[in-house]
Amino acid sequence: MATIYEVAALAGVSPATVSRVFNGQTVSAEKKRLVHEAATKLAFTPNRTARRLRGQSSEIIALLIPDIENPFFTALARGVEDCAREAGYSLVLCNTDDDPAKELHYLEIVASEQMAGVILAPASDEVDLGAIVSLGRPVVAVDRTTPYPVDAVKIDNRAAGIGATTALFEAGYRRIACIAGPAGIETTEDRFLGWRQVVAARKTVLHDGYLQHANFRVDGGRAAMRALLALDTPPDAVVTTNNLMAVGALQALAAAGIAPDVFGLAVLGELPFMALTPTPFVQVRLPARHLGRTAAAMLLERIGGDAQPPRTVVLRAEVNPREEQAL
Amino acid sequence: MATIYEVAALAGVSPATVSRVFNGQTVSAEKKRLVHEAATKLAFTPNRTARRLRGQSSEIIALLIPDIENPFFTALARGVEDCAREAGYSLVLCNTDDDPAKELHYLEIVASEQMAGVILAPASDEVDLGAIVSLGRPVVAVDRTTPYPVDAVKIDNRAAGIGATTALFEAGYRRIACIAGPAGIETTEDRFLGWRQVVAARKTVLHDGYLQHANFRVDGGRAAMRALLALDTPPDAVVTTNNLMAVGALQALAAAGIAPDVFGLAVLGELPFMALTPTPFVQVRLPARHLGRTAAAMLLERIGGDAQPPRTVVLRAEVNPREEQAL
DNA sequence: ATGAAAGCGCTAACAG
DNA sequence: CTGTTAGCGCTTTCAT
Repeated sequence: MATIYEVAALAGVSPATVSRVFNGQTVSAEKKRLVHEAATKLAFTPNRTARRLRGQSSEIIALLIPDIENPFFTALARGVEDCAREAGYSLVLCNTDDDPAKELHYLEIVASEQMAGVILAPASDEVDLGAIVSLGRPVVAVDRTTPYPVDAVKIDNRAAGIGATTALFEAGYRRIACIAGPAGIETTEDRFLGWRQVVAARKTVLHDGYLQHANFRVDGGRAAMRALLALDTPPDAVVTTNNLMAVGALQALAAAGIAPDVFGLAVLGELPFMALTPTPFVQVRLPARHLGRTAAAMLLERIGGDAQPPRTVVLRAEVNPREEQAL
Repeated sequence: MATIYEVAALAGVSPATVSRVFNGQTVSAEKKRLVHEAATKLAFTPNRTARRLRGQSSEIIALLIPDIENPFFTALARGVEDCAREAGYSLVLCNTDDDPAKELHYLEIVASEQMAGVILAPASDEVDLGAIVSLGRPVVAVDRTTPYPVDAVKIDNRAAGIGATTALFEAGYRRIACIAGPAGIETTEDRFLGWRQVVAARKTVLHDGYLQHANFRVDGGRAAMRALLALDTPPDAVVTTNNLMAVGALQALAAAGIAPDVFGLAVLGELPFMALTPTPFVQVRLPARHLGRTAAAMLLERIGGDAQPPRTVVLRAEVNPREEQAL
């Protein structure tokens, strides 16, 4: 790996001039040419590590997501990436695996690697942003908010829950259950509050056990649906509060030989990779990609020096009542 | 961000001693204690950028994948991550989006960021590893091989194609088509060669158009399946050479009102997030996660200084004839 | 417009 | 065992 010194020597100029050429400063056309020539000959690439040690910052932003295998988060990542790239930033992805320790580890890396900023979708409530915030590195929380004074982008989860439940009600279902995520998680909490609000307001039947808490994955949804079907008075419809749990719920339904439609289904999120068209179901699309774009845009503003008080942007989900699968 | 100098001053020792404490070198218990105390008080974290500039390498490895939204690659990423973490390395993921320019850009970052090494699943044939290879940074190609002298881990794609096609034949199908990936891509090429071999050896019927080339995504598979169904003599079964195209094929089949089973289906790869159980189909599981683990293990060996000639490890896929979906 | 030189924070000789 | 010192490659005053 050639250095500016070697390039400078070959071009017959000083290292400072080489640096200037590579940073768009005023250099005479002649020397510029010489430098470029030498640089090409030596296959010179500026050493980012040195540049960073000097400048205290890099053009890399990090995105911390809890589950890289969840299409919701990968879509979000695409959104972030699109936006970051347009601004000339590179994105690195880190998988926190719902583990606060991993999350903290990656946050430390972000700080000590002097990355320009970080967007994180906190898996747990126990995020420790103390260090990074006090360091002044820009942070944007996405999908969930945090107790720290940082920007956040989230979805109107309550409205999403309300929309989903209302659509089921209007489709004629009256015993509407809810498969929520782990208790105490804000996202899920709000979605199920939306469900509860509608269920309480309309004259629906509500039995014990109609609210199921499950992990956010396929197996969680499957187990929850099984539990619902095993109730004395099973529900006739269910709101699943994320994409993967909906897959699990559909699996349990299929295993029990029950067609969705007979049994109403409302999904918060995108049913990933639908191979087989199920009968109509209610879908509340969550704008994952847009979430990512917005978060990236906010982060870039902060990196650019914007110092206004922390903002929370709330995005609205779109309700598609009893949607047919569009191929 | 505190530096070792500040810690040293507070602890009343030299910077070198602080460094030694943080690198597990021999330091008297007393000074060690003082240093730790001072470090805690100042919330000191060693600056990785400086450490790297000095040591010319970091404990970060990069994984370049063509499509972060493809479950095959995310599973692979998990495999890499598991293995890397065990060895104390952090993983950053970069999405190349099938774009050679992006790929090159990230490779440059890997080099100039002095990352410890890189694993890449090359999207195109045009990977330019020249720079990074001549720099001596360890590189492992995964899923595909490259013309460069680097380690590689791949699947026995030919055998996978043979297994899938044979299983369909043995299930009684006689007009077996193939939905292959983009022409000229090694992975796909080998899989379809496996198909062709079986189709030629057994007395199956082979019409024009039974080989469809499509992009590797859902829409590609859908379009290809539509084309197959529109043939004068449509096939009675199909081998799809990746997971996403299988989803598309199933969608087209469902849209045409044809049940898989009546129409034979063999999938190379994992059908992601199956919500609805299709009738039995042949599945050749591709060991994505294992691929990742193996690649990571090889990379770590190279990082550790192993200098044996480049190896290519070939993993075998597992054929499950007419598998029932296990929930 | 350009060069000389200092220093970002750390580690690894080299002394002691 | 511990301190001093010289860089790693780059950017950026400060002179010229």
